[in-house]
Amino acid sequence: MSEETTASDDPLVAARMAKHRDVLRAGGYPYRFERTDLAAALAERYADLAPAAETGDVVTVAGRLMNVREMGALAFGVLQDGSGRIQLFVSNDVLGDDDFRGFLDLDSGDWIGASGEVITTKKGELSVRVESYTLLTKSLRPLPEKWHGLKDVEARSRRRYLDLMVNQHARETALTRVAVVSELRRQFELRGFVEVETPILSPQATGAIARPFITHHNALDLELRLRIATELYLKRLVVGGMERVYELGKIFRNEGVDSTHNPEFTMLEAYQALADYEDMMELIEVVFAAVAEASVGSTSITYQGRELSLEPPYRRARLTDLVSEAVGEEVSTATPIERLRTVAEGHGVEVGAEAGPGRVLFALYETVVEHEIWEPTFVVDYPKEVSPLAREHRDDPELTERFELVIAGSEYANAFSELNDPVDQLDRFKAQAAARAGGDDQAHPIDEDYLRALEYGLPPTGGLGIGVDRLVMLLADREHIREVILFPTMRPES
RNA sequence: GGGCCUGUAGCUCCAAUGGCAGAGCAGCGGACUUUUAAUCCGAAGUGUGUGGGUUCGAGUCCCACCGGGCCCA
Repeated sequence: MSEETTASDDPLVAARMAKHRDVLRAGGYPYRFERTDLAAALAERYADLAPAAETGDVVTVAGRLMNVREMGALAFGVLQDGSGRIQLFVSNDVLGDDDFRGFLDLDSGDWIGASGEVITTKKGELSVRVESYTLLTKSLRPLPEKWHGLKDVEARSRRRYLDLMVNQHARETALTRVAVVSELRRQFELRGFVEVETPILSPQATGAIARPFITHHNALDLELRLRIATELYLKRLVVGGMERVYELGKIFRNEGVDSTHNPEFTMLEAYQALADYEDMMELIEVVFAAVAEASVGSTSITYQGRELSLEPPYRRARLTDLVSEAVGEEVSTATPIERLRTVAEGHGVEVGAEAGPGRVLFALYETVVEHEIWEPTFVVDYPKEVSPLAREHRDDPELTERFELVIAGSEYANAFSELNDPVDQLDRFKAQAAARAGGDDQAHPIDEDYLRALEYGLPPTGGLGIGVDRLVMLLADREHIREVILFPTMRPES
């Protein structure tokens, strides 16, 4: 252990370090410990115990000692384990002078195990009356302040272990995320989807429009990119006959960090053969409702102080209708581009010179519509120009059968009837390539092998992508993505 | 990338106009056999993100750098 990592120049650390050395000299710490009960289990089992009760039941608990209240020949400890907290009732009468003094010599933050009878105190607090205890691991650093805890956003993010240790909210959010991810998997498995893993490293990052991270493979002397989506690989699997597949994993996009973006984030993509985007809407509705129930116990939630219902069915509205309503005049992909540009400028929306009607409409939508939507809404039928992987709309060749699910002003899912015509797909790729040549670096590259896969035949397929971090934010009621990612991307400390 | 804000003790926070850097919690000593942020008494201790500059004197003003936050593109 180096001086740097143990900060032994700090007197608080030095004192704990001295005790630590004493333990080592006296034979060291145990390698394992047999616990009989978790704090939460005891709280549940003895919920109805009257004050000053003795149960005769002896249990062994273990966890981190968060606080000790000393009271003469008595002491009260607060033990926190993975499930919650339980009080330790410690008395000189029970332990004897040496062990009692030893207990008082423990520091907050120490990991201990303790055995004794389950009792309640005169005030009714469920406690373990300690008959014996073991120091499992010494905490060499002092805990953050017991009342105010750890508040500094930077410290909470960098040292999440401390955040989790002392902030109940941090633990709840982390567990909400666990519940969301777990229920997502369960819901898709339930419907016959199988979870697969596709490459994170590949020469070309495809399936979305985003700047990738670039890395290098030494042995192959090959420039590789981290995936920005799983889409094209998953659809290859559907071509291969895996008719219902999904992947839940990290996606990497080389973009800035703000309240809704982290360079690495978690996305779920699913593809279902023989389905279209209507099926995807129904699927997403039931999955979102189930995930809400499983993680927060209800489809009625409060987000940022406002009520919101995730109970299906969700409203469905065409993108062009929403834009028309917002700008006060009828607009569509058939509206002359000059007129659309005028409308866009009137709303302060800037669009590049290469943008066609679809792009302008989409930009307008993002600026004037999306943030105004509160209740879950499927915004359907996106312009073909901004949807290079979505299948042409069965009723309108300028649109695609694509939708996004918008809740509380943000996008939570993106889905479409998948484009399965290799010729059309090639044309779309070419259009993207042209846009790219025209200076648009936000264009999709051509993926030759994917086209080849399509040539073998992708059945009619519905596909969807769900932003898992955003969904957790919504359900955990957190307004910043760093709060739902245990270790958000940050610059190095020094 | 631009603008604004921010960094003070292990943690949470004060410090008019530039004038001896403080408190609470934690820690240490003591009292207390049912506490719940225990309470009470006592003593002590440690710190201005980093590097420059202005000044008799800088936590405070200036510059650069590092970290963080918010807003904007």
